[in-house]
Amino acid sequence: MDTADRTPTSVPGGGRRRPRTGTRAQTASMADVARLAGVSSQTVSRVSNGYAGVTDETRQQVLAAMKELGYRPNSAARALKRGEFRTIGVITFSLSTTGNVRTLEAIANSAAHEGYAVTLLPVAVPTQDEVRGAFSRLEELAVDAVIVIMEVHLLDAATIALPPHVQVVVVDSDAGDRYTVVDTDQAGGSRAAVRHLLDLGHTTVWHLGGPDGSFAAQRRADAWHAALVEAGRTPPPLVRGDWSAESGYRAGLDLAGHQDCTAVFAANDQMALGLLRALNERGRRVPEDVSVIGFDDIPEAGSFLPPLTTLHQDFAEVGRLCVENVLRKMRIGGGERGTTLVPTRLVVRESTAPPPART
Amino acid sequence: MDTADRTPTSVPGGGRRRPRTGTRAQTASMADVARLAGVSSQTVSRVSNGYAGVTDETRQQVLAAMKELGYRPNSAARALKRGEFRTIGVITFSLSTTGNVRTLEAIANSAAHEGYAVTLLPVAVPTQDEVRGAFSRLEELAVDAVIVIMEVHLLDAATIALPPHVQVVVVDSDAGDRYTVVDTDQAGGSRAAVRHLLDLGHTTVWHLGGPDGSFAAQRRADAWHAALVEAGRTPPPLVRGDWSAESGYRAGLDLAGHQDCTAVFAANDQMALGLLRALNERGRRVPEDVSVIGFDDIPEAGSFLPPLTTLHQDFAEVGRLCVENVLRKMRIGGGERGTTLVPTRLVVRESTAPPPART
DNA sequence: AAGGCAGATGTTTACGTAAACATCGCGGCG
DNA sequence: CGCCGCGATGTTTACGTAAACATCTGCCTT
Repeated sequence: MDTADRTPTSVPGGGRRRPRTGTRAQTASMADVARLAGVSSQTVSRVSNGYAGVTDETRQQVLAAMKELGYRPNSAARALKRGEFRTIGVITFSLSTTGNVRTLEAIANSAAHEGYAVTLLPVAVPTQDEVRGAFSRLEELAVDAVIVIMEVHLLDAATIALPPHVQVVVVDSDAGDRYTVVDTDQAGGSRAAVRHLLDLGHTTVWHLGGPDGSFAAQRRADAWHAALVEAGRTPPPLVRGDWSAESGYRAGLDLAGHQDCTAVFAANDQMALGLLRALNERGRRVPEDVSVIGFDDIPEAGSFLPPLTTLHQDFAEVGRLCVENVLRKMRIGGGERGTTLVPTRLVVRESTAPPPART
Repeated sequence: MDTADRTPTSVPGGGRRRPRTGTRAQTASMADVARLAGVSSQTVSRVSNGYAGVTDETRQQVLAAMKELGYRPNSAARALKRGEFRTIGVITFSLSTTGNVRTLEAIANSAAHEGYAVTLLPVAVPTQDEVRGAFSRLEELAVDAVIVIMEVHLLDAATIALPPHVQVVVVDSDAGDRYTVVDTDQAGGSRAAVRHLLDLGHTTVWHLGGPDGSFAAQRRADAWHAALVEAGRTPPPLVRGDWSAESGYRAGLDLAGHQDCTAVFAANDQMALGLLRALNERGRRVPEDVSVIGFDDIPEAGSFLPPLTTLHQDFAEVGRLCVENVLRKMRIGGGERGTTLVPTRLVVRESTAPPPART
């Protein structure tokens, strides 16, 4: 029953065709294009997908018809037919940390390169409820795979209702035994930081760590501690911040009071920034009196006062590996596990120097 | 023809059902749930969508069956049927600027709140080809609306092939006559910056502007110029950076040479950071010798040396308005135009002070 | 010259969902 | 007592695409 054989006037209300409930206005379908081009819709499909076996002449006609009607394939129908969405979901906490953002960006770029779109699932507040909410939204979402930029204990806390058969890759975590994990080599970087300062002649190295409950912070602190012990040094007490520059400032005011503190390894560049301010305020010169080293190498690090020696994280590589891993897992359908570590690189600038001569 | 009346052994190859080409494993469909619950698939649909008119008993049976089979609705089929994806596409340049990231984050949160997902369309390099590429990817994408975080001249440069009937909202642009635009009140903020410095007693204000070709930079520079002229002051020559701290440093080395320069308005906080470093290096004290004001109020601004006076941008509000506008446009199907400006707020910290007494 | 084969195109069908319409049973009311 | 109406549920159909299969044309091979 074709609508064409009904006279238009028989439908006074008008617009009877395509009684969409949605908000999108009518668009041309393959059938429309086929009708205009005088071919079957299957031929339109072939042209649309660039298949061989279509005469150049026919192809031109179809393309012309497509253009005239402004045809664009309906991706919902496509996804339904093909059984895949060509979309990767990325679930992450607030994009307030440099690392998450850079990783996300790299993921988006890599995904685009592979022909995949990226759907962003933000979790406003890192509470269990919020995380669970994001995952339940995810359940209804049109994604073929998921990349989680989140510490795994929060992942665990939420009774995860991950859609079955959707592959997951996790960043920033140490759960390689349960998930596929991609992460920066936090331990290696931290050891390099400590070694750099010891090599300069410092007796020991203080650590301005990240917040309690953060695995990244934990691993950096552990590695710092281990590196000192291995070198036969006594680790000073751990000082904690919350990643923010402000917390680094507060911790710095405290550290400035310790005259025996000549070298500080801050767990990220923002806290190092606050630390620099506190030391400056208290008249402790960097690097003459105190050496400071950061972690991340944010773009601004080279413009701190003084320019910050820090450990460069290759977030682009992390993001790329996430996409690569998750797509491979999709293809082999695989419960692959294990952790891929991306090395850091020490960037020496002007905030580290040998300790002041003993007086 | 139901598959149920064919004996399983008649298909030796196995797996004949669901010969998916895609990568997703088989999931239960409504029909499967219906069969198990002993109802029709339409009843399953009603339960799935929370419609009334289903006995509580039936509902429970269906829910049990759903749970047993791990049913989750197929969003592709849903989108196809409903004619909408409940997804907003966000197209943006590299997420290296604070503003873009914060705006994106706010968009994602607002969209989630409205039940919409956000698909990210990154444009690696701001060349015409890249932008065009992103838009052509967009064409095939399952989105109901698009938010563009990009300067409009790049939008124009790309021969935009926006899907018809997909609503667009643009951020960071002055094309209110052609698009729906949401932006920070760049001009108002810049005037406030200049006024703040003049009120402190400075004779004039220098401007460390953003790169040539950026509308945001242009508008900030124009407003700076206009505010000075209105106040009867002579605008010094414009100095340009490229938004990076490094460029601010380079420009700062130059500015430090001008002894008559007592106040600088930097077009963003990163450049202000570089400027602070340059001034410090050249022995020009901030704020005693030179006052510096930034723009953006990035989280670290309060930890600069000295803490930076700057103009706070409310990116969260910008993002929220983007979503609100684009959804409204979708609903009214509307070619609405015009610009919505979000005001800035002056945050006075310690980098500005009255000029040094004339000697 | 006949058979066949390959390439071009058309036809059928299914993907999973949900609107529209059909049916069924039961209680209330005239 | 019978009919109407309504609530609960089932059946049909369409959304747009693309795989699988069917058909048709014409040229090449023997």
